[in-house]
Amino acid sequence: MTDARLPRYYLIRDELHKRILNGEWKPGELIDAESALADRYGVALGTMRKAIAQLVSEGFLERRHGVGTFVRRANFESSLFRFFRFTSASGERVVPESQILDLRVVPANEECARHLELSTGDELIAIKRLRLLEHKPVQFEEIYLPKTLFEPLLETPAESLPALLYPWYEECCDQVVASAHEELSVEKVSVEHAHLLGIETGDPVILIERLAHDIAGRPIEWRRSRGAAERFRYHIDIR
Amino acid sequence: MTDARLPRYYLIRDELHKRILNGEWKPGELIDAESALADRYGVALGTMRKAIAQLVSEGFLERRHGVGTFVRRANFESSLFRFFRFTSASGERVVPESQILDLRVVPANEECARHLELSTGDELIAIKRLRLLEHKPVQFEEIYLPKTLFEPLLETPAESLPALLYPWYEECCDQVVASAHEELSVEKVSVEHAHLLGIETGDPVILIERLAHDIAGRPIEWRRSRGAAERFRYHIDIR
DNA sequence: GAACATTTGTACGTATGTATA
DNA sequence: CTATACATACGTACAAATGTT
Repeated sequence: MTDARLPRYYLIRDELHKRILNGEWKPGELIDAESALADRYGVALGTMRKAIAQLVSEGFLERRHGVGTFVRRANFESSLFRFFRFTSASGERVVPESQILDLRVVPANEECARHLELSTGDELIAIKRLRLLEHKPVQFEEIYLPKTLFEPLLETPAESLPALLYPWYEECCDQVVASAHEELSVEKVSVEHAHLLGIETGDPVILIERLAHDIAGRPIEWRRSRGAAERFRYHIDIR
Repeated sequence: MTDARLPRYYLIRDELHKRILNGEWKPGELIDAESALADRYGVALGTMRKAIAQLVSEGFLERRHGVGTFVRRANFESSLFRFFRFTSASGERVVPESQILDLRVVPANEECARHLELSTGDELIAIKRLRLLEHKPVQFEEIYLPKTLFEPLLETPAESLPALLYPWYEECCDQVVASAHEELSVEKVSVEHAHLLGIETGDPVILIERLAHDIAGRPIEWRRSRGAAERFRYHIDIR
């Protein structure tokens, strides 16, 4: 299928990639030693190293000298959210508190269905919450999850949902967020959102729309967040 | 200096890196063949290949199969500016026209001096310009250049400055922009900027501050651009 | 078009070093 | 101290891409 007289190290990269996607090796887990894999696939050590190096550079694997090679977990440090000034008065970075406003099962509208690759009307879990810093609202979030994947979540009372959802998705629903795509734009705040965020009507807000995927690339969460643009600063290096 | 029983391939990376920074190999130029370099530095081919691979992954070099290895030129395709909807009515991407409003020599204020690593009061070339799409202003830019590096620019009449400045910096002043750092934030438009951009007072604008560096990492241009936030959309992938 | 030299790309096999449990 | 696993380094051979003759 993917053949076409491709280099061996690339074919092996695909084999290993499949084993990760199939869940044979789960995020955080140790994979076989490179020497063992080289034997197993009948190639030289250097060739196997090159296949592994590929997957490392693509972010699927992580090597630890003297220990082994591991399936990587997602790193949301580079998320745009990092660039909201989520800092306490003393200047430390801080996870904002979370206040659930609503949690219910709803039928997917056209937009959610498109993003989550479902049909309009399929059941979603819809969460609305405020994130607060020192008891002041800084962000309003709407989160949509396919009900079929997150059923166990409904047995949890809304008050006991943690501020960081992703580790909890994993623990409770066996769903691992491995990557995400975010889009950022600016809009004038609506009356409703101005009220929630405690800002003046017409002030600019940053809108971040995020689609989160599992390790196989299937969409598992669609999220829309709004925060006062004043609190936002983003930086990037170009070369 | 940088030694400490570091791997050979890393020491060689540093040697090659120095030769690039010294300008012995200039951006766009072909460097020696890897076999020649391996001989020259007295290491095996594989070791030299690894040193070169390092510099490739760091963005300093570029390999072309069957041709050779080249010093890389900067790629501004990934710039935040790309995400302004600089498109014509027919939907094609387009370089906006440029209209110079002002060009003069000024003493550096504290902010410009800090960014360009000069002293307050050192002479700068200051350019103000509008960028237009279909004759409508979309962005207002203030550009600051150290006079000592860009002296030849003063002999050019402002009207004949091209829309894309970076290739022209190179041709006219032998200054190559190799990397840049950008910061993005949102502000309410000032009366002056609202007038220039043709938007309502108080509308949000995206402010992009850019510091451009040459290949040795020396700052050579400081730029501040403002555009209507409405026209802006930015996306990012997280893994 | 064909033959050729040059240059990078792939692959093998081996030996030794270094970090970790 | 020992076993394991990744890291570095060497040297060789041939394949594939490109530009020139």
